[in-house]
Amino acid sequence: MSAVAKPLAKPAAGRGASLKSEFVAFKTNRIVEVASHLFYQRGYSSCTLDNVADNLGVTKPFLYSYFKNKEAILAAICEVGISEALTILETTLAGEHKNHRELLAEVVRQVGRIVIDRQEYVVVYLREMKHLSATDHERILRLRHSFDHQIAELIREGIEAGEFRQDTDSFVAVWIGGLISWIPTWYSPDGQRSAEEVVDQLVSAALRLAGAE
Amino acid sequence: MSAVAKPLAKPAAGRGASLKSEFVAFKTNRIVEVASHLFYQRGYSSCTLDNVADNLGVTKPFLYSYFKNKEAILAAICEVGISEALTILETTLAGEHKNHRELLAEVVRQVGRIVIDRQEYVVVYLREMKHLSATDHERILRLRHSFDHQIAELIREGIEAGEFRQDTDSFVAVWIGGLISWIPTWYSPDGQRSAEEVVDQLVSAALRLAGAE
DNA sequence: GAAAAAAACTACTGGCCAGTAGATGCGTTT
DNA sequence: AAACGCATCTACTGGCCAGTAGTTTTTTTC
Repeated sequence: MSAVAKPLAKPAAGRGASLKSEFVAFKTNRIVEVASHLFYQRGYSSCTLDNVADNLGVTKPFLYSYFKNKEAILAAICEVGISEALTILETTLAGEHKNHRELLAEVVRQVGRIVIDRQEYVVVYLREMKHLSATDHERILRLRHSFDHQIAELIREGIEAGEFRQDTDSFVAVWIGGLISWIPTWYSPDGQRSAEEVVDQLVSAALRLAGAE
Repeated sequence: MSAVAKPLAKPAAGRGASLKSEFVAFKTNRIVEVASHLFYQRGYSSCTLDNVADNLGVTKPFLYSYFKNKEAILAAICEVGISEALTILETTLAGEHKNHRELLAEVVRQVGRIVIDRQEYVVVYLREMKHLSATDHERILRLRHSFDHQIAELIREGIEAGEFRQDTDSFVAVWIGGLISWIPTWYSPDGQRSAEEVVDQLVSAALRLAGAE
């Protein structure tokens, strides 16, 4: 991985955001980035903040200038893991589409891409969420429920519109969520399959599950 | 959960297995059972052996009479998580079947049942496997690969026999594995859905993925 | 029922690690 | 160039926990 890959947030342009606050955002992002990678590899509980600091070329107290404690870093990672997927879902739902079949395909494609792109964040989010404080845990869970609910709604409308098989159950939304969440546990960027190939197959599988193919 | 549920291994009958070795097996199983539950709830790394001992009503050194160290307990849990699924898969494959469609349905049904039955073991296995020593890790991974391979082979034969859609890709085996592994992350024995209902839906989803419905 | 063997316990240690107090350096202002 | 303020560091602590040494309790054997 390059030293500074895929910034999580674009620097806010000009007015309002001072150069200084951009620096702070940059450093915060780098901490989340490195922590995400290490938590992904070695697990949240068995990874120390000294490890994270070492990988950043700084010392542990540095981290405490940007995060309240270890758990706050995890919360930031989980936030990325779910909220990027949720955002792209809502953007796609709000966009143009011919019919429910095309919409489902596009939603699954976009979300699949994000999940592959943010693989490590997604894995950490799914695996380590339970280590969050009650408050953070609830906040993240609400985002997840919103995501699941909107997918379920899309399926329901597609059935109603007669575009998906009538015997398609509300379970299908769960299975599609499963397909998506399952990707990061076996897909590797260094593997044989290209990301686009995986996403194509994912879309095809989701349409089969919905009985829309 | 009852105090002593679902023994992992039947006591070997009579000859060969002394009463004493049955006691040892019983206690070993209880340790694995309780550890599995705690590792499932709180994660392997953040769960102490004192916790495990407390829950068993014994003290920590007791555990060291039955396991070399903490990691050996994890290895035993992972072993259950994958090998029971593998065993039922092979038993089912070896049995009678009308055609590939029926065989796939039966395999998915049987494995699905085991995964629900051994939910906590499966979750711990999937989530914590990387904390195993290199030797144990490889052994468990071999079992997993054997599992995946046999599912893939079943799909391939079904396509060849013309029972599954011809454009079905080898990916489908991965997706079916995903559906199965995904169950324990959302299914709860105390929830609304009965285990049999979930398994029925799982079978139906797997057949759709294979294009056999 | 005494002696031997086995099983489980009490009590400890050495290392690790999240989090902190206070020092140090470094850029900016005047 | 002195003084200020901010960013980061050095150095530490208190608690936790895997693993162990050696003792006590229970069971078995004769």
